[in-house]
Amino acid sequence: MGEPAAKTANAPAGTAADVPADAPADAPADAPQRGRPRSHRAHQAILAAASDLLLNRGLSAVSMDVVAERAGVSKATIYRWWPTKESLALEALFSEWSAVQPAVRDTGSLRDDLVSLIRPWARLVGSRPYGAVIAQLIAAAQADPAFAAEYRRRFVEPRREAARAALQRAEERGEIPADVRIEVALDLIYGPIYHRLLHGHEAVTDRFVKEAIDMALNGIRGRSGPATA
Amino acid sequence: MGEPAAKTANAPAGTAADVPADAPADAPADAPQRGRPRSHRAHQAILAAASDLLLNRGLSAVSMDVVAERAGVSKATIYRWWPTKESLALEALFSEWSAVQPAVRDTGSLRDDLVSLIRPWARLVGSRPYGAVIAQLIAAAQADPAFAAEYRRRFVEPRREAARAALQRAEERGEIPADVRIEVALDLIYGPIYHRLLHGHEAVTDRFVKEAIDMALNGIRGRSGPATA
Amino acid sequence: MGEPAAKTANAPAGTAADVPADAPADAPADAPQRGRPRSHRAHQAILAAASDLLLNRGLSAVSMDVVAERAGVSKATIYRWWPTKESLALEALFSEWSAVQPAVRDTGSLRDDLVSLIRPWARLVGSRPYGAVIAQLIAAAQADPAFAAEYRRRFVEPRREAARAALQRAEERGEIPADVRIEVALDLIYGPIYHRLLHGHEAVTDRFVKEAIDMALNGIRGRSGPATA
Amino acid sequence: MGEPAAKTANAPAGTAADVPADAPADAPADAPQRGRPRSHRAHQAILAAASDLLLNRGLSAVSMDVVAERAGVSKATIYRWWPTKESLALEALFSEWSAVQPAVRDTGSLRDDLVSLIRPWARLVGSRPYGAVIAQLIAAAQADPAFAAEYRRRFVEPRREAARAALQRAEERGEIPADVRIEVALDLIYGPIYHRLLHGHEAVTDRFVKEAIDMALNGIRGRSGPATA
DNA sequence: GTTTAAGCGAGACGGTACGTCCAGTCTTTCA
DNA sequence: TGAAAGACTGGACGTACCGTCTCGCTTAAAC
Repeated sequence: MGEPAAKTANAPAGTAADVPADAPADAPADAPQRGRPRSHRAHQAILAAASDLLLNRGLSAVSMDVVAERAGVSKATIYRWWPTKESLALEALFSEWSAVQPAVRDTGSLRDDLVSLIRPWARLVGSRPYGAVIAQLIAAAQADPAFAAEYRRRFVEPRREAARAALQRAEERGEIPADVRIEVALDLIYGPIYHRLLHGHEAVTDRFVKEAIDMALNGIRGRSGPATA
Repeated sequence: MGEPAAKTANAPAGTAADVPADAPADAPADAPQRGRPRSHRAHQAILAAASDLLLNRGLSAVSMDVVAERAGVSKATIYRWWPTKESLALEALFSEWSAVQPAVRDTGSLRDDLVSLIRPWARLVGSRPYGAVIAQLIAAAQADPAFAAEYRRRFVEPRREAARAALQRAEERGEIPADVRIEVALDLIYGPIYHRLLHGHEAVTDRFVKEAIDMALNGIRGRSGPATA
Repeated sequence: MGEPAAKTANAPAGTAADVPADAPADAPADAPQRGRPRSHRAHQAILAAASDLLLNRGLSAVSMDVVAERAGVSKATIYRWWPTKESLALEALFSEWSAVQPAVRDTGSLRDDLVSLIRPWARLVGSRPYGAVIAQLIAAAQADPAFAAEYRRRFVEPRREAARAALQRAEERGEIPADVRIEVALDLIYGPIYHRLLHGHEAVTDRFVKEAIDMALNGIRGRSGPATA
Repeated sequence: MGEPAAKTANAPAGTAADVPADAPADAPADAPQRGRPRSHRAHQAILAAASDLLLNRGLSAVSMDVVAERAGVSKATIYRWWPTKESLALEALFSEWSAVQPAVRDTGSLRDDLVSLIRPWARLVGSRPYGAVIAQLIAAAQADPAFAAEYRRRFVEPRREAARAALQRAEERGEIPADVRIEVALDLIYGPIYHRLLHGHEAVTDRFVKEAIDMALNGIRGRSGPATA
């Protein structure tokens, strides 16, 4: 999160994820810092240009040439820090969303926990053009497992983890049966929203979000299990 | 319908692809059939080449140049019948799947109806590489409303309609409440499967399909959910 | 001239250039004339469309597709009568010029003969866009000897022949030496005008035409021959 | 001039094609020379391929695709330096002719000056396939004024200028009248040769060149022509 | 009056080239 | 050593013609 760790170890200053193994042993968190330092300005300009293109004209408009030109940067500089335009777009979108973190509240009610978690996100994501951008990232992920993992790690898992925690608390409270398969439950919660988001057959309204969560919760709470074999 | 067939609609909605001209006897002698007739050989070769590329190397490999070369056909011929490579891929995939039509059986049990409808499809679609292909088509749909509509018309609506019919029968039988919001229920049924299919965070196993359908049905049968917001 | 004889023998009526060898021996100039007769309307429409394109947008705009569409005619019909678009353009231009035949007058003065022959033509040809069209036809002729011969036969030789006759009359009158090389003299007369026409370095004005003819005549009349070896 | 060299002007007017960068010592260090330097190898390969195609198969065979393939170069590289295939062909032909510069000698006799200037060129140009190539360039020039200017600047003006100088010397010597219209005289000298070259009605032989020059000089020396219109 | 044969409109088709755009890589100079 | 500049390969894009072809319809002379 701090430094999003694109490509290899591009975070020489602070919270080094991959401190070079041959560091001076006692120089604690201070990379030796040789050569010209990375341009913070260039970095920001690239992300800004990519964000702009991504949100206004879609992933396919995020071409390295155009980003470089808009950011006043050379293509080589982009390639130095991001291996593909998809990973650049990923980070651009991520930084765009940094405000809307999955804020989990423990309200004591599973339903309220989920609504407070999911509704803000559904509103954000349901407002064009995020649905389109996400679909394009998902498509890009199909051909690149590493990118797929990165996408899930940043965009899917955090929210899924928050909902998972809420479900576990509900289980401990006895609000849902102890034998509920939580991963399936999570898919039952998020699946319908993503479905509308990506397929666009209907709009992702607040009402839909509420109804889908309620219906899913009904299913999760169980009551009877499969009526027939 | 007879044979105007330029660009779109060169394969009908969901039923037989090429009604033999000698069919209903009283059909009004429809098209006078002018000009050189369309080459069936070329048509098939194009779809075969596109299918092959699509399934083995993904949508991005379906390039007009390569399809043309493999099909022994000129690019102009492809463009005459398909406006974009996406629409070509769509039809190629559709013809690939023509065997697996959404066969709906009326078993008298909603759960059995749904399982018999969804499991074969989930097996097909969960077997690589269909998930990837579908994700790519969905991505392409984001930037092209017409294409999105066509995709939904051919791939989403037929199965949704089949499930909708099953739900309506169940409602008439009193198996589910009369006030169930059917479109939401449909998203609860299909959403989780598409979610795994597209995000790939977990595999779409038979067991998952069964569990997700059961859980969704529980939610749809409802009764205990929070009566008020 | 009567029937311009494009392609093979499309002039069944009159002055048949290629009477079929198996003709009835005594049926003199009357082809048997079987099948549907040639459409005069189509013929005219094709030439009109070709002329229009040729004069307004140049030879490169005379494409078979566009001519066919404009003339409301099928491409096959054009190809039936003209082997290439160049030959079509040639005939279109020729019919466009049919009014301005090389009218030769015998004024008794070589200079007056030539001026009366050449000035009207120079005016016509110097008015855009004929220069461009002629240049394009000449270029097309470079790669196709048959077309080159046809071009010369229709556009160059008639005027050259008229001037040749004037020179011969002048020679008989003693106005120019008997040993003048007439073919060279013709090039001296026409060459400068074509030069300006095709290269466009200067305009083909009336004054230029007069001066060039005068200077050429001076050279032709001779007086002294090469001053030195 | 130094090396801005985009599109046009990537070969100088009429003199040395690539002045070595270390030339005049006091040249103001002109271009800072940023970025990857242009590939000399690619440049030469492109011109060589274009020349080959041009001379052996004509201008229409100089297609960007084929030149790129033969030169082992990408099309984009060609388009970076030449806007059209015509301009490429122009420069290819020019470089092909770089040896045969218009060498003017001051022999003291106008006729000898002209013969020494024109005969080598007429021999070169009269040897196939240069006539065809020149005709095709002239045709291309009709639709593109910029190209026409470039063509004249490189191929026509230098020789015209050389002849103009010879005429002026002759005028100063009193060998031709002071009131001769030099531009017309130049057309009288070059016109006949171009005429045969482009129309191909007769061959451009040494004898023809001599006779045409003699006849033209007679006309230029003048004196006896009709004093009044 | 029925052949027979050509003319014709329509339009599909295989090819070829166009000019543009983008992904990635590489080579240079400057900071 | 990072960054800017920008040349370069490779490949796909979508369009436009060319010249050929396969149809079915029309028109008239020949039988």
